[in-house]
This record gives sequence, C-alpha cells and structure tokens, in this order.
Amino acid sequence: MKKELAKTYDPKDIEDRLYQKWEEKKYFHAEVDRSKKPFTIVIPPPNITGQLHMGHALDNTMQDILIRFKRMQGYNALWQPGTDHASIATEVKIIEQMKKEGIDKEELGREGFLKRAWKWKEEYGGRIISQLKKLGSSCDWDRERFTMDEGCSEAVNEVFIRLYNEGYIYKGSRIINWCPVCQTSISDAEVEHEEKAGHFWHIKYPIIDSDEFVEIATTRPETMLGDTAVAVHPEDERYQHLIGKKVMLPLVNREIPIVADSYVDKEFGTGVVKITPAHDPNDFEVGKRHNLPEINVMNDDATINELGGKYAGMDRYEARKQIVEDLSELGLLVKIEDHSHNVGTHDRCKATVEPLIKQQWFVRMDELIKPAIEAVKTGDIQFVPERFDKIYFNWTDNIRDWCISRQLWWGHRIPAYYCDDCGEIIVSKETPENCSKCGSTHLRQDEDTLDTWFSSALWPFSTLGWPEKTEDLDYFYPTDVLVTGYDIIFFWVIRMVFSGYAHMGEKPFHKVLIHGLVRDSQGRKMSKSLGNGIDPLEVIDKYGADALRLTLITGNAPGNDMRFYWERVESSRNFANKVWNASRFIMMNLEKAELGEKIDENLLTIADKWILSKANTLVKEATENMESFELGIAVQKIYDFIWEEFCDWYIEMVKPRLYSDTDETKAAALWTLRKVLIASLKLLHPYMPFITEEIFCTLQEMSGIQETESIMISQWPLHMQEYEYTKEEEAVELIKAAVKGIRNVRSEMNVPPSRKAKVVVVSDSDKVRTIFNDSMVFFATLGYASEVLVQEDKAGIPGDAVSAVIPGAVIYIPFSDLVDIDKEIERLTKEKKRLEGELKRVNGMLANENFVKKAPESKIAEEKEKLAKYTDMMKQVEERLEQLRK
RNA sequence: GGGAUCUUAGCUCAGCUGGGAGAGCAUCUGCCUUACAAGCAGAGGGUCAUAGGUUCGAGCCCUAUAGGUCCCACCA
Repeated sequence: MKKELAKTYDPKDIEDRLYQKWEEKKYFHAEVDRSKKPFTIVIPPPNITGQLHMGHALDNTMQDILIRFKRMQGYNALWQPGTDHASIATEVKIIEQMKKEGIDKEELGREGFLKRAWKWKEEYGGRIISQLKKLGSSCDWDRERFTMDEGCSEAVNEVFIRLYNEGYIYKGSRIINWCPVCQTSISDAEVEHEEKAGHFWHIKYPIIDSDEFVEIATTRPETMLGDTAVAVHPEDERYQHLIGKKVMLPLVNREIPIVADSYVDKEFGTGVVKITPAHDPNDFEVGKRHNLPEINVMNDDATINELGGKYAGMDRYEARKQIVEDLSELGLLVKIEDHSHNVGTHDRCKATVEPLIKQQWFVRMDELIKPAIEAVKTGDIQFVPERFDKIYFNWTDNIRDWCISRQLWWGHRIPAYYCDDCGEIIVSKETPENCSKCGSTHLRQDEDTLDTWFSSALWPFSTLGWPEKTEDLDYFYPTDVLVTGYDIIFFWVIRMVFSGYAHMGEKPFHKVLIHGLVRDSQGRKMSKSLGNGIDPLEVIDKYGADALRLTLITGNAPGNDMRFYWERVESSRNFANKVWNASRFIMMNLEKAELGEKIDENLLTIADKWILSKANTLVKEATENMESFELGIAVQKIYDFIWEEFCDWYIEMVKPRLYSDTDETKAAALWTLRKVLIASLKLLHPYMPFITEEIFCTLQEMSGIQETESIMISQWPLHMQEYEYTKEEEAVELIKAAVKGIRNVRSEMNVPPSRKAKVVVVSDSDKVRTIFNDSMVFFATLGYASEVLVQEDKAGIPGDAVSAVIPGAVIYIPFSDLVDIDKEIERLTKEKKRLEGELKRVNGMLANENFVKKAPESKIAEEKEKLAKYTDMMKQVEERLEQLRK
C-alpha cells in the first residue's frame, strides 16, 4: 500500500508515533559490543524538581545531534540518562508544599520528611524525562539512573570513605558561608556577589588609659558585638604608639587589644580595622594569626544570640539600626558615608549569606586538583570553544577546600558515626555496632548530608557501575564529550574532572562542549520572576520539535548566548515544510515509475552530475564540521543545499524531463532525485529527527527499496571520489549565471514569466556552446524561452535586443516590442560600472610588485583568470553599449 | 582589582587557521508557474565601533581608546 503525504507538514501527526516506535525497537539502547567503537555521552542530570526549559532544550538537542550522528556513523553510541536529586532545591520545594498543608519539617521529623521526599520524587521525578522525550532525545532509557539510587549512593559512600581514609576529607571548625534562610552551610560556588548600596559607619573606640580614640570604619556595625581586636598596619606611622595597647569595645564594654597585621590597608578607610573573627573570613585569618578569641554573636537564623547582651533576639539588621542609634547617643558615631560594596548572597534563595564558624566536612583540594589542571593544560581534556579553559583555570588556580556538608535531610547522609562516650569518629559504609576505640554502643550517625554536587561529580562513572569493575565501565569510560552551559563549569565540570582522576585514574571525558544561555528577545535571562520564560513544550506544540531544534542550533557561534525569537521558529518550520513538499513532489513522480537501485552512469545528464557532485561535497563538509562540533555551520550548509541547490535549482531543472514521456534520461532524473533526497535526509536527521524519519520510511515503502527500517540506524553518507564531477559543476554554474542574467533582465524590463521569448546565446567558444546545447532541456524552461538558439556570431540579432553578459557568452533576448532602449543602456551602464570596479581591483593587485613576488602562485593564477574573464565581459558590455547608442 | 566576550545591512546574528562582505526576519517590485503563497523570481540596503601597527593583502592578527554584557575577587 502506498502512503500519501499531506500537503502541509503537521508534526503533531508523527512525532509521538515515531518516538514510540524508536523506543519499542530499542534503537536507543546500547550494549557492550567489542566489535564496535563506543561513543558515550552522559547527560547533565536534570533536577527532579525541574521542568524542561530552553536551556535544557538547547543542551539536549546538541547531545542528541551528536549521538544520532555517531550512531549513524557506526559507533556504538550510548547516551546515558538520569536525574539529580538536587538536595537543596528539592528540599526547599517540599518544605514549601508542606507549609501550604500546615506541616512543619521539624515536627514531621527526618524519617517522615524523607518518606515524603521520595514520594515527591516518584510523582514528579519522571516529568522532565517525558519532556526530554518530546524533544526527540535518543537516550538509552533502559539505563536511566538517579543520583540517589542504590548504585550511585554506594559510589558516594565509597568515595567519601576513600577520601577520608586518604586524608582528603576532614572535619573542621572553619568559617563557612551560612544561609540563614535555608539554615545550611553552602559552598563558595553557591555564593553570588552582588553589588549593593550600603554605608560606612565611622565609630570611635576609646583607648584604655588614655583620652584618645581610634576611629574605625565598618559596613557592618552589628558585628562589633563579636569584635575581639582592632588592627592597624605594622608600618603605619600614625598608629605605631597604639600597637599593643587596648581599647574598650563600646556597648559591650570588653577590653580588646590593638594588633598589627599587614592585612590592613593603610590607605583605605581610617587605616584601623575592627576584627571580628567569627563573622568575617579575613578577620578569621587575622584572628588565627594573633590567637584572638572567636565570639559568635549570631544564631543560625541570623538573629543576635545571648552573647549580644541587650541586642539578643534582634535580627541582624534590627540590631544594626539599634547599635548605630546607641553609638550615636554615646557620641561615638563620627559620621556615616555612602558606600557600595559586594554582598554575598545565596544563589538559590538570594538571602544575604552570613559567614559563620561551624563544624563542617571539607574536601582538601590542593592535591586533588593537580591532575585536573594538568589535564586541560596538556590538552588531554579540551574545551570547545577553547577560551573556556581560562574560566576553568581561573577557578582551579584559586581553589579552596570544598565545604561538602549540608544541614539538610534530602541527600546522601554522611557515613560518619560519633561515639558518645569517647568522641571517636568512625567513618564506614555499614552502621558500626560499637566504637572501634572504646567499644561503646552509644553511636550516632552524623546528621548532615552531602552537597548535591558531591554525587554528580561521580556521575560519569557511577552511572556505569562504579565502584564495581563492570564491563560497561571498561568499555564506555571515559566518555567522549560532555555538553553543558558555561554557567556550571565550576559547579560540575571541575569536580567531575578531579573525581575522574582520583577514583578512575582517568579523565571523565575528552571534550567539553560549552554552549551559552538562551535569552528572551530583549536579551534578558529567561527567569521565573520576570515571567519571560518561553516553554519549549509550547514551541513544540505549535511548531514541532524539529523546528525548535533547528532554531536552537542555527545562527549562533559556539559558546555564545542566543536570543529566542518566535520568528526564527517560524522560519525553521517553513524549512521543515519545504523539505516535506520537495519530498512529496519527488515521491509523486517516483510513484509512476519503476526504478532500480542502480543506474547506468551514461544516462546521467550534466544536471544530475552537478547535483550529485554538490551533494558529495556537502557530505564531506558537513561531516567535517560535525566532527569538530560546528553544528550550526553544518546544518546551515545542509539547509542551504536542500533549499537552494536541490529545490530551487535541481528540481526545477529536471521538471521537463519528468513531465516528458519520451525523455530517455527520465529514469536518471528520478534516480538522482531519490539518491540526493536520501542523502539529504540522512544529513539532516540528527537535527530534525522526526520529519526525516517520516519521509525516509514513506519513501522506502513506496519506492520499493529497503535500506533500513529507520533512518536513525541507517548509514551516514560517505564522501565518494566517484561523485566528483568538476566539469559538470562548472558547466551548470555557467548555465545558472545565464539564467540569472535572463531573469534579471526580464525583471528589470518588467516582462512577466508568462511571456515567453526567444533566447539567443552567442559565444565564440566551442566549449561554451556545447554546454548550452547539452543543457537545452532545462535552460529553455528556466530562461522562460520560447526557443533557444546557440550560435557563434551575432547573425540575425536585431540591434535593439536586450542582453545579459556572462563569462564567455552573451545572451540576447530579441523582444520585438517593449524594449526601452534608454532603460537597457542604463542597465548596461550599471553593469559596466560594476565590471570597472572588479577590473580596478584585480589590476591593482596584479600591478603590485610585492603581491606578485610574495603571494602564493595559486592566488596569482586565480586573479589572472579573473582578469581575463572580466576583460572579456567588459569588452562585450562596451560593444553592446556602442551598438545601442547608435 | 583581575579576566572573558561583544561592537558587521533597519532588527537578530554567522563569517573556521588573513586572499573579492553573508543568512534569517523586515522593506520594495513582479508572479495563485500542476511540490510548497509556510511558496517562486528580482531589487535595495554595510568607510565590518574608533585610532594606530604588522602584512603584498586585515572584518579576521597586534596595541591603545570608547561603549555594552558577563564571570571571578577578602579591601574592612
């Protein structure tokens, strides 16, 4: 039975059906197969809280293109999918949901909360997966993983214990970033610095046994409650006499020393700094150097604690206000200056981070980061585009220990146990029965969980079975390319790299393909709060997944941000429709014909050879571009080829042959149409999987050839020497120039295509005349000719014929009427001017001694050829002008 | 303070290792030509931010300047 294609392409008819077929047929599934080379990509696991947004759409389209491309090239392609538990993001969401129901997290308790969280995961965790499917993602869903599934959790525990035993993980009391809203510690990477307008409060601290004061300037007066010193620069002559003395801390009435530390900048502020080791990372360091006490004056919610005296219970900003007032009353407030400064905020909730001293778990980075730096330096791992290695180094070169413990419940609980009796810390996978030191059975597991990135750092190997030594791991690891946005290089990429070296002894991937952000049409980041986000699913619903994919891949340079325009989706949709209709046309014609798989090459006309040659070049170039991740360039070439060369030129060229019952080359035309269409569909398939599959299958069904049951498992087109037809390419380009010339002339003269006219080609070159004679079948149609004469001289051409000058020939259209001589002169004069410009340039170049001396020979030959061509054309134009002016 | 990146047609952007400025959209003019009006054909439109430099030759390489965007950073 023969299938019919609808007149316009409707993606809704086919997308879900085809995706289902692919899944059922297991085309996405990859098994270890030593006879084939693997090609592996691990998906950046989307959060289970997430909904598909444009960033995902871009990221996953790129991955799918690469996977489909490599699969067709014969690689054993594995796209390893899965989701991330996203500890803090998920926990916050669940708490919000609970709040609506009036449930309090603490009251519910850890166990109850986790039960609820897992239920939440079951309910919503699959949502993003089904959305990825809508996009056409060819992930191996049989291998879907989750960062908190049994295997991944096993990997997390294994890594924690190893690193602990090797001394890379330690527990320490250090100053960390504390989010008072989420009530957890966060890592440096999660802190965003925001420039905020603030003030400089100048405060006087009285010096003990003296009438003098020191004046300090601070942006955070409330922290003075925890001051344990005042510091000056050791070489500051203004304050030499004060070093070693003491000041009386106002409001608190505590005696604190004046210390000298080179951390202080003499030039900045008053040159005197209050030191609050418990609430500022710098002061913390100064405090360590001078053995200063650390007085934490805040609770976990950033209210002042009992050490803050009368300010206890106040929020940090309330306390600030009160303290300033009180100082002012005491006459100790000198002045208030405007001052803008950077405030650290939590990237998730935007709350101002409070530096606090807390017991936390850390990963010591100094040693671990070394191979990760080396890998990128030596090119073992490469960023595409290259410039992102600078961003990478910026982070690795300044790396500090990674705070990995979080005061959250949703996540991997730290496998550390404390002995209540002797205080021993036992780190082990299994809950120990008794203390290894004192034998006590009073053991408690650490309450904290791990930073969510701790588990994603292991993703490239934990998903393949590590710590087991699996076949999968041996075969698919290291993965080939990681595709991700530049915004998570530090969160994720770096951590995967060092983890890969630390635990696998090998990099996790060869290449890191970085892309930018998808912004709105005004260039703003798409965000929930702005409400300017565009839902990819809405785009798919309106225009189809293929149109969305094409839009996201075209028209932007690797690594750059892009703007989203509905107009661009529309034009992608138009392209899909173009492909659809061209295919429909070809199939309509194939239907009526019996066509074998092979064709006698002698039957091919120059038009056929021309398009085959063009297609052949396209295969080569597109493949090369894709190998080097230039996806946008590759698809642009495919697009241009299909629309311009194939549809606008070739199909139009062969129509006379198709419509004729006697043309002996009709079969050759059909064969070529089918051949080029199939190659085009294959090249396009990674970008537009649905429409290409639908056409490919229909085409096979109706034309009797059966290559494969799906285009996605068909063979990627190969560049073939035998299809290089240079001579035919040149010939057809000449005909195209003639056709364009005729069209231009007719358009300028306002002669509609419906009005046919005689065309006379005059050339003194045998070669050129042969080309025209050989191309008569299509040249006549494309040139709207009633009759075409090809001759050596101008015999029989009236003086008032209009003409188009092309290299090696002049095309005359001797209209009997309607010829406006003045207009024709004007047209030719314009042409003459253009040629003059060209000649001037070429002559200028060739006249330049240095050019002739230094430029490569091929370039010189090229220019000489142009000179000859333009000189000839100029001569023709001038002759015509002279003739007309008579 | 350090670094990245951008400045090309009215708009949004391509332009890979230096060798005659491109696309999409928009604009204008013809066409309902039997695959497609979501189409076909034609046209207009750019001293490639500015100033120097390297080179036979620069949108592309180097330096400086101006403006925009972003990342990093402990100046209280």
